Amino acid sequence: MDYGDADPFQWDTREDCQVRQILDRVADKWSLLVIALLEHRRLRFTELRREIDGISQRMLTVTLRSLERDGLVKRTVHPVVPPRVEYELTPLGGTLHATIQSLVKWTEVHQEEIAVARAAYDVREADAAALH
Amino acid sequence: MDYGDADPFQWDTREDCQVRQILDRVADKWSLLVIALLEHRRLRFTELRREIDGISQRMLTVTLRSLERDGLVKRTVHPVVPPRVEYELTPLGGTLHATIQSLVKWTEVHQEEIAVARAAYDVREADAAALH
DNA sequence: CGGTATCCAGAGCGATACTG
DNA sequence: CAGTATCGCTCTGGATACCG
Repeated sequence: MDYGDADPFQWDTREDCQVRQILDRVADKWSLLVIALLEHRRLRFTELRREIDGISQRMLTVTLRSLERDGLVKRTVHPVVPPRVEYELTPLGGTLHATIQSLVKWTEVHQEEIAVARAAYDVREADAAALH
Repeated sequence: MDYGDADPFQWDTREDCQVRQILDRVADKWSLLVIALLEHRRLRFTELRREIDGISQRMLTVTLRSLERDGLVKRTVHPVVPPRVEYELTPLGGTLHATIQSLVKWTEVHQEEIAVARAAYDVREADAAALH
């Protein structure tokens, strides 16, 4: 990992930077889950809600709207009774597949190490506190 | 992308799931930026603060602590006056490199498409609103 | 320099009720 | 079924002041 002196890769960390805004969006609490679920197949609103433990109706709606706005998810309303609305990834949304898999894979592989690190840190903290 | 009926890949979306907790952590607003910056080289507290536009002292401290707790970042205090504290990635933190690059790369490549999609969506919204 | 402690405003989010 | 609307709380995170 030797980048030399010039740091050829340096990404713009300014607040108004496009990349940062999009990153904040994609990496938010629910979006990753929604995208990951839609990667296998098209799903209805209620199916998504059932799959994602802990999400409220409101937050699912909000999340889906912003994903739709960003062109990552396509919303299809079927004019039937009762209403049937289906969500699926757009081609653009599909291009996130590999990246998200990579992130999830990483957490799966390293969760044990992280748990150990946390426990060790907490013990050190507790010891330090015990010394007053 | 045909997974068949069985959905061989299905990740646990329960709230208490380890993977989700770690994902929420790594994917938060500031952590990605800090990790990405430390990928090139070790940095001091003030250097990090200067690099990351918009972060408060408090949030930088909080972010660094949680990354340290998770074993992703190592904190080194040099006993000199004035104090000198340096942060660097641990080997575990270093394993995130490829994944984060992949995410950043994705946003860089697709930011234009997303901007276009957003603009189009907003126009549709405005039109719909105009119809009352 | 590199923090910690305290306070507080505002966004985020859940709960609830209502609708086409 | 798939939302929208409203309310109210929580919790993030900024501002400020102080410390080793």
